[in-house]
Amino acid sequence: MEYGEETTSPIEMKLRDAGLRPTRQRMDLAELLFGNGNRHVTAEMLHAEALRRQVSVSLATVYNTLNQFAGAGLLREVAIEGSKTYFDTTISDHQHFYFEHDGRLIDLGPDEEVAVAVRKLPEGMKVARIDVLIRLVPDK
Amino acid sequence: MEYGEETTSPIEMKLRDAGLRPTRQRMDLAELLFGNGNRHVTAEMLHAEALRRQVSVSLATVYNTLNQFAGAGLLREVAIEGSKTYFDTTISDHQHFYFEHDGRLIDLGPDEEVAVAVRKLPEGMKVARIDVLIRLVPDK
DNA sequence: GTGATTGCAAATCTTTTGCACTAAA
DNA sequence: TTTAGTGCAAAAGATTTGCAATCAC
Repeated sequence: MEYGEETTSPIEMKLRDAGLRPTRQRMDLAELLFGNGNRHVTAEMLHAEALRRQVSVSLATVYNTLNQFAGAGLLREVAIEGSKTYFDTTISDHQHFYFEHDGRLIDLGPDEEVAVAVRKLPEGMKVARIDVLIRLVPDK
Repeated sequence: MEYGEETTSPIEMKLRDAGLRPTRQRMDLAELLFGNGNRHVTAEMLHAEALRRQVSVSLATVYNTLNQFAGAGLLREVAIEGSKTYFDTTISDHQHFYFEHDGRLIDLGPDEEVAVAVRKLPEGMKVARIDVLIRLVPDK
């Protein structure tokens, strides 16, 4: 492209659409998060990865950014026990397999999804979301 | 009962069976946990309750005790995102409603249970358990 | 007694915040 | 410019740990 040409990358669009200013840090982190397929990361993991890739960001900013992305619907938090918070780059409704022996977390494919239907809800409440976590252990 | 009579309360048996010495603190905490139906508590909550009931235990001991009970299979940890760890006195297979606006966690009744069936499992793996968490928010 | 358990305070770990500085619009 | 975003260090919240005192067996 020529000098002076204006471009808007898909990543930048994604941030703008979410109402977030496309700052250098956010662009870099978004690139790491969304430029490599579906991922499950913690703030610590993403920060370490950024440093490895020569991307300069503070851990505080990684935390803030992950929370902002999650708040904007770009990421989804996943609850597994343990203290760390995992963020999932796949935000559409889906479920997880969790390998208890090695801590790995993967998405279920569309053909593996489990159907869930709630029969009765507490008074005055509605479903925000249903989390399904299938905990696996090695066969026999 | 008469002086000198030996008794072994159900709570004490429970601890002994789990291989835990029935110390005063463990007995008191077990009483609070298991003597009032099904419960979902955090260490902080249980500690506050103990103090209210004139049961003297340190917060550190509450933490240690909850972890020991969980390790012994007397309690089950429930994964919800957020910082606090919840312990559930119901060990058997069941599901949860989580009230996002106030952090309350309750069990689904048998007539509210959601049917879950996994269609396909990763090679060489079997299901250890399936966690279902129904996140609720106030209607409209 | 002897080893397990407890309490307390200090330490750790994860995550959030205050504030001066920098960058985007 | 004006306002949002960032970095850093300090703060906060949850949980664990070290060690001397205490309790169960």
